[in-house]
Amino acid sequence: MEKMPHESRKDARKNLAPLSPSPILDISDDELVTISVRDLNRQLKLRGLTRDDIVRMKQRRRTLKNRGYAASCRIKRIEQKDELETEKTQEWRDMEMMRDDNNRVREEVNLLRARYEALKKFALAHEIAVPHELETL
Amino acid sequence: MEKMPHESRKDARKNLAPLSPSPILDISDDELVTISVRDLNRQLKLRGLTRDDIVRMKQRRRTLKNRGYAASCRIKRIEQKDELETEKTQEWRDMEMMRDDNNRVREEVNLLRARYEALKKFALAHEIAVPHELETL
DNA sequence: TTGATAAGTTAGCAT
DNA sequence: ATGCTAACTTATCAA
Repeated sequence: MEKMPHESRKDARKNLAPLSPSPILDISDDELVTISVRDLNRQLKLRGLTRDDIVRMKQRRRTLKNRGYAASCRIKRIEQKDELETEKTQEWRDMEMMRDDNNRVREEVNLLRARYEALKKFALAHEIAVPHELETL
Repeated sequence: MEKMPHESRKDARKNLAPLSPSPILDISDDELVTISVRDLNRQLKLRGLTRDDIVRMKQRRRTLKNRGYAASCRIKRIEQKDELETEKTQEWRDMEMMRDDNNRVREEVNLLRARYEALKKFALAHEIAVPHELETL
């Protein structure tokens, strides 16, 4: 059966332990991942934070960044797949068109042949000598 | 630059903590994931294992299974991608062939037209009346 | 440090 | 219980 896309795990995270056991800085994930390294360091220094806490904070930032990268990576992948499928469909359409075109031209050839034959028959019936190089099609 | 495939993480796992803090049963991951549920339960019962240990063991088994599923899933994905690309290439080849074919038939039409014109010119030169329905191509 | 990606983990759906 | 897949985490590589 068809499966609906999961609800974003980010939203379903309530059950999971927070990334950092205790959010030392009252900074949201969104902020933490957005803030510049310089500003982050300033904030870190401003409050008195353990070296461990700083490391943890840096790591949390890195992880959040990675979460974003992973998302882009996934999106890119499915986009590329869609692209491939679209191209395939388009090529199939082009092929159809060319096939039709081809058939039309073939029809034309047949018509021409028939006319030519009729003309030769006419010549024969009226005992008209047709130049050799015009006899065969 | 082109990236080489990672060394299997399974082999690079030395640094990571083992899946289970203490391997209660002396059973390798390979065995644990292979053994039947029935046999596993028997082994679990045979030795005196805490309920917690049993749960942990079951969970380890599930995780190992999942690792395999994830691998299959990835492989399937790249196979499907390869398939799409192959099909695209093939369709491109078919298209080329059809294009050539088409051009050949067009050539033929042109040749036929030329002959027909020559024939009509011949008729005109010799003052031969051609039936109306054979005049136009 | 940042970004990307392969492999592993987890949640959740379906069988 | 099993298998699959999306989202997430981690390890690694490149820039």
